[in-house]
Amino acid sequence: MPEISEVRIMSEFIQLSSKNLIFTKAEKNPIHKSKTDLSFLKNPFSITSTSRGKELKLHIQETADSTKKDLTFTMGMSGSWIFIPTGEFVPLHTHLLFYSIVGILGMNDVRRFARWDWRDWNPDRSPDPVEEHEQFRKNIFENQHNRNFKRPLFELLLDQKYFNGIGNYLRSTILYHLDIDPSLEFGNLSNKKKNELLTLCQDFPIFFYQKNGGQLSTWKNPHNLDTSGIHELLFYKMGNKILDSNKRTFWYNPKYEKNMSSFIKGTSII
DNA sequence: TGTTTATGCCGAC
DNA sequence: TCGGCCTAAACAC
Repeated sequence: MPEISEVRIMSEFIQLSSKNLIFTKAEKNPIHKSKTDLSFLKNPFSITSTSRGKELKLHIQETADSTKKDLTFTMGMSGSWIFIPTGEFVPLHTHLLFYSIVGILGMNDVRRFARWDWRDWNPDRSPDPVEEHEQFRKNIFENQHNRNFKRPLFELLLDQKYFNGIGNYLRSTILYHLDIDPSLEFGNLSNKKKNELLTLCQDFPIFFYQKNGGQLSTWKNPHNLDTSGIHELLFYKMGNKILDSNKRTFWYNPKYEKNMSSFIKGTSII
């Protein structure tokens, strides 16, 4: 579920639902293997949140002595945040629970791939393509001659060191609309196309953020948001596909089939 | 009923 | 680079 747009939405959800609340306890579901120690959260605390690419932070501040701590998350494939009013049923697969008088802020994650720790942003992940767009661009242009860039675009776009927040549906969507052979390397592109690519890494996340996420078939529209454009712009689970070097499906425009044909499971047969 | 697939990442070789 | 981590829905038979 979560790429940059969805993580941003989750962060704002936490921000809104925790506003003005005092939490008194943090609990982990014992079935989850996380070893991050939460036991020293004994004093009442408040929670605010920010996000950067695919990372999400809880800023935890003890109300008594204003001690601040950052609990930083990656949300994995299925992590999300919920608020459970006091007395209501806690859904299955809720693995972290922050208790307040009015309800529980919960981290729900069917597959348990989400991770959290007391730490800052991962320095090996790039600036946020939306919120820190100029730094995001700078990071790429300064490093474009590194070995990391000696890969086809469809592999490069999942490298979180440069494209923090881009995931599987965004890479397919961005490359489809860039309308270029996805087997090319970044260095093969004209300056115009390089700039266009980086601009799309901002525009599409903003678009799906405004559409309340790119959730596809599980799409729910509780707030009667305008969903127009999603099916026209989202390019995922359509066209041609190959498995990339990490065995993740890459979807692309069939017109580039000949260019892509040298990649079988992400490996060039040349 | 069995197999494949899923918006991600980590760490062991 | 590759398997492992997990559950569940979709699909194949």
